[in-house]
Amino acid sequence: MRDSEKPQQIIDAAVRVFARHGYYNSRVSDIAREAGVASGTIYLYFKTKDDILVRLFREKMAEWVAFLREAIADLPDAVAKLRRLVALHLKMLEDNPDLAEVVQVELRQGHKFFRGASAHEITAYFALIGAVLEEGMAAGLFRRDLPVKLATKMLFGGMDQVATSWVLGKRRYRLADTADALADVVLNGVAR
Amino acid sequence: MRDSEKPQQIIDAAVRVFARHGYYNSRVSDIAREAGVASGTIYLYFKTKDDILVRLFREKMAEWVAFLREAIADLPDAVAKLRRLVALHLKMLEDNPDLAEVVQVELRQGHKFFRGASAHEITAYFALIGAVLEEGMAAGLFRRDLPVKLATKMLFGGMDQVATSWVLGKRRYRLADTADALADVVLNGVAR
Amino acid sequence: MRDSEKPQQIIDAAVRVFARHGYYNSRVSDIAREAGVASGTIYLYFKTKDDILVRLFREKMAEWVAFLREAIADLPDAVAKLRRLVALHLKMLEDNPDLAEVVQVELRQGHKFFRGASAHEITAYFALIGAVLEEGMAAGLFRRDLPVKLATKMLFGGMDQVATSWVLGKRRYRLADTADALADVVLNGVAR
Amino acid sequence: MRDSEKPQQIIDAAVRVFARHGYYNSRVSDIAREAGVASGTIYLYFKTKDDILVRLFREKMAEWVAFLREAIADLPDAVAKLRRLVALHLKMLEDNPDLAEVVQVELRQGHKFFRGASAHEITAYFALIGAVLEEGMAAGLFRRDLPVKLATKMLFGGMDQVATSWVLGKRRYRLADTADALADVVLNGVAR
DNA sequence: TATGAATGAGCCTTCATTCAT
DNA sequence: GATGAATGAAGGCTCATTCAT
Repeated sequence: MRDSEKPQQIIDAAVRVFARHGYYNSRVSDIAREAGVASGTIYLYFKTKDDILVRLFREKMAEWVAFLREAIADLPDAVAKLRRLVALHLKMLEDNPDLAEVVQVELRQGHKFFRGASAHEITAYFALIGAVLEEGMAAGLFRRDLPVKLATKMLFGGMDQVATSWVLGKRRYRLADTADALADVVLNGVAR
Repeated sequence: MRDSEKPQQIIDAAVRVFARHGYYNSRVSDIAREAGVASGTIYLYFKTKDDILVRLFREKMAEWVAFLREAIADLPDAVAKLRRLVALHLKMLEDNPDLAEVVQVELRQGHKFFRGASAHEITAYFALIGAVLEEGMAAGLFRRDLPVKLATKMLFGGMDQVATSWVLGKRRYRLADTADALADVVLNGVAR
Repeated sequence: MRDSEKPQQIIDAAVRVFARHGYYNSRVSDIAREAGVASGTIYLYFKTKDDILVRLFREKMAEWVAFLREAIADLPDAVAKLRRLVALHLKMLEDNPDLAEVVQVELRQGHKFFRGASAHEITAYFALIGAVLEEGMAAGLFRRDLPVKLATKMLFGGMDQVATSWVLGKRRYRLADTADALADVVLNGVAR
Repeated sequence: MRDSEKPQQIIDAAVRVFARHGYYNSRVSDIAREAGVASGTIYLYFKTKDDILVRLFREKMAEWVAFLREAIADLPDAVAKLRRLVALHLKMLEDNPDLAEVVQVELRQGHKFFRGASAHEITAYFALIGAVLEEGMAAGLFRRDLPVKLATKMLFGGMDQVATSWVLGKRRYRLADTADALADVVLNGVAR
């Protein structure tokens, strides 16, 4: 087994454990057992229990932004990109239920999410969304006077709340099915 | 001092303490000291430390929804109501910095916020927003095919993320100043 | 039970526990059990486990120096004082076997004894010994050229080593019985 | 490099590491790094961490007693031997600051020093001192009624305390310069 | 012989909660 | 009701030691 697989193993185990019991109700030894290592081994790769959560998020988020950037790069225009971004965001969460639980629910406590060490990855996602909006403005597809930063936060916040509600509501429907309607509201607003 | 003031005193102290140190870094004895009571006294009015957070949120949220319902009741149409709702939501957070910190940052951990005991008050807020949207549809101001539940979550999520970014970004601008632009995006979307 | 008795209770329990198992092999919970309190209670009165050892030593040492100063104050001359000091030093250790074990054996690890927080009490004992030597010099009983500081350390070191050997040698004889011979060597040296 | 050099390497590294951080604050891996070996290697030559300390002391002490015996063998009489012994004891500690720190400060915890495995070497040193005293008695240089065992402990304890005070007092003077005065006090006592 | 990644026992300390006063 | 001293469960983390390579 290559060394580099251990941290990955531990992070993946942590996602499952946190999804099941929540961060505060999970013991480091639970993660160790799930990962098939001794609890001391975790401390060879992670500084603290918190560090597991932070690095879990940063890794998943960095992967996600990289994948997403690639996935929309070749699309013809900003509208298509925005629609695809929304669809993939929701699909990803739907396809990864443990990760969805962790990201939408467990990770939200103040100092561990938007604040602090994870800020960089969040910023990268916001930048990706913002770039799509600006491309659309430049191409004349979006309003010339669009407040990009504000709209970025709104789009992210909208998707995020829809995802959170779906997770908390016990996933009673297909999340990805709401993607088109969501994109419509973003594009055209609620007004007639 | 009437007895009934004690719980209020404690909740208000908790808001200040949680805003300063975060929920998990605040001790019950900190809240007691801030409230000017002994820590045992807190347990005469609250079942557990968690209960303080839950009741803090429920109380503030219930007050808020009641106030908001009143505040938009007399407005002539759904567009005006929606604009006012957005403006008041942001103004309220701007005017209550400690509460904003607690609600936007500390309160977000899964099981204590949308889930569980607070769900009722959240639902009431969503219902209020949903009612405005439906009124707008009925009046022909909003799209006939508007997916109300989805749009409700999106509107809430959008405001919420804007507020959270503002709190985390150290409140570098006037939050209420973004209300009109935010409402515009909700009403008209990003597309031209 | 008066508050002020708790720390005393804990210190006395700690002397017994440390004497039995040694400092590093004693758990805080052992001390708590021996003292008849919960382990958390210890932390109401002591900052850390180390703090127990430090305050134990400082308290015993301060008591000891105060008692000794009193006990020799009225003696007619420095020789009598020196003899009494030696006799009491050895008798005290003989009469307090647990304390002797702790002071002569457990307490000696570097940073916890002569160094750091206990230095003040040690210094006071050295000052008391030094004062006797100076009184003897002034009275013409001791050598005019006596290097007081050096002789102080030698006298203390001599008594200390005799006591330590006795403790480690399982107390096979009466320690106090060596007092006179010890004082003779100090007073007259080994040479004829 | 011959194999037999490894244990020596490790002991010498341990002296430096213990002198810097103390025994309990030094990790086996620290010693390994200082010695330039892997930590597992240490266990090829030493049974436990404690064993390093014990063998360090036994080795240094055995070397020391052998050297000292030789160094005083040819001196004409017991007084000269005693003076030389004191002078060399102090000089050796002054010349080996790391060793002095370890022996005078770190090594003193009960079960690892006078007690247990090191007792044999301590006994040998005491025997050497005792032999000098007896030689002096036989030659009529020392008191006929000298309690040899007691005086041995006192001499050792006196030198030891002088050395310890010097180490703890940050070595503010030349330790070896006190040798003559120390020997004078031992030989002639403090009395006129 | 040498390595160093992996192990897992061990324990101090915190702090929510209780309850005698 | 109000107090605050006392409780004791709980778990993150360290590091001496092992062992597969």
